[in-house]
Amino acid sequence: MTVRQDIHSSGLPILCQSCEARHRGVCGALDPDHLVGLAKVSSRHQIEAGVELIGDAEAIDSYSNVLSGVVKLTKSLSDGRQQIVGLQFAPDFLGRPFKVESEINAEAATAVSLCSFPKAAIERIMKESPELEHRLLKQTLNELDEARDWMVTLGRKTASEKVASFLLMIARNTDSSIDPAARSASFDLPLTRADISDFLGLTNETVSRQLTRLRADGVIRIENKRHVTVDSMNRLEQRCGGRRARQPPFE
Amino acid sequence: MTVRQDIHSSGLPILCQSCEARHRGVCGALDPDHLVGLAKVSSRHQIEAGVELIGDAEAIDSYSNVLSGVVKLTKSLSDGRQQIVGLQFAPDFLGRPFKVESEINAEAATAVSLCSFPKAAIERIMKESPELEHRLLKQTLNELDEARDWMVTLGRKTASEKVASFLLMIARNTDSSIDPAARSASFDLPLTRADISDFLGLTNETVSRQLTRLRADGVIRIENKRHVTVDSMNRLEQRCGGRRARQPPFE
DNA sequence: CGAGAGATTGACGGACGTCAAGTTATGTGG
DNA sequence: CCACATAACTTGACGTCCGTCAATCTCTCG
Repeated sequence: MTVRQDIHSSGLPILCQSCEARHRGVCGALDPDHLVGLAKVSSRHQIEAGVELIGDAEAIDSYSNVLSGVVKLTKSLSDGRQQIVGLQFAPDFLGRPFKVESEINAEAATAVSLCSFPKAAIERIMKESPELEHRLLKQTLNELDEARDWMVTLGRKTASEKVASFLLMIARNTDSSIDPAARSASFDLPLTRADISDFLGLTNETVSRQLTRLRADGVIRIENKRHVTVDSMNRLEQRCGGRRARQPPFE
Repeated sequence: MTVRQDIHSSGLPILCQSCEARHRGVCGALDPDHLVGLAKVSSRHQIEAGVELIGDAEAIDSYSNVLSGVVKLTKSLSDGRQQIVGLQFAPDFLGRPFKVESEINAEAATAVSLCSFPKAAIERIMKESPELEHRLLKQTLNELDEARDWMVTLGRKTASEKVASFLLMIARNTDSSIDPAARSASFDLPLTRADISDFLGLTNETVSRQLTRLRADGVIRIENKRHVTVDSMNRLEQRCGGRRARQPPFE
């Protein structure tokens, strides 16, 4: 389906006028001509939790922007062990340029809305507009930084540090993004316990135990299994196994 | 130090004529003019194992190409726990564009030779030459793929699968790159046992035990602690905890 | 030869996985 | 409205893989 648009209202496709991706996402790199051209072949989708978006070893024929919700990227071993290797929030760009086949699985972790484009359209624009590649490079570098941070978490942190780090990451990617320095936060977990364990390299039992420990220690409160309140972000951060501070100046 | 060059011999700076990075590395993206300009301000360095190249929280003022040897990228927690988050081989590009400060430590794991450029020079050329950004994007995407593969290893594999996976990765990045389908391989480990454990999220004792187990089982032979021979890559691969194969077509 | 770093091997303990039972939340149909 | 089913979650008991600590061995280099 292609969405109706009124180019005269402001030079922008109606589809894009209120779209977050046009500012913070990759579409911000496009001039009006490209945006109009792209909007003609793009389409919005509402997807419910649990639906697979990109299958492992499937051909990729489209890319998307995440407009709301959370998408989980997973990899699996042959015996069923699974690892979440990334989470994508709005307005992230979803898809792996320059590869015909995905080595990754993408699945809606929550209800998700996407704006999808044919692969060919993006790649044509990419050739004409260096600014688009520039944005993609920046996002990819950010994802690489995040992946490397999680490698530290996966390889070197204890179970309780892992769970605390996960909560901190979610808190920073949701409503508390309104105020990054907020001293408290309240949010819904976008993942089930099983998903969280796949993200942290643990079992759901261990995740559950660590959450109840955090609750017993007064670091978090939990309502309805999914809603988490953090009164003191400081206390939560202390449980994450901090990054190395600068060395003291004199040995 | 800036190396002498003879532009007349072929239009290429002498420094670059025999350089691997000019073909497979980022320099392959540059036209002769840019290459000449860059060569004027670039310099080669020989660095011995153990030297720190980029410190955590240090200002970044130069980028480099790795010409030979192996560079390890590490992150640390405040109590000293350390994780290697990436290895760079020739002809990888070393450095994090668009950030004033590194959040990562880079250290020569073996003797290394680098070709370094001032940060400003690269960034100027990047603005003029979209092809350079294109190469950087491709390398960054590859590094992201690798990082995500290691996340599976860190989060979901057993100690013996981790060690086998590590050996396989090293085998594929060294002399066996001559023949990617080779059924056997022989190479020097670029990392100490302690480094390997920091890479795999283990202790050096566990790494050592797994290596002796692989040796006892006849999968590998070890000479002089560092030199490894793999007679059957197949047998090694079987110990890596394979990736999921395609689902059987009917259910 | 001696010193020191790196590596190996063993004994032991603890953190986390496994297995299993029980609880809560949500929906479904009578 | 209640009985029931199902999925997600919690909690406990127990076992094991891997970390910790310590002794010994092997190289390399002065």
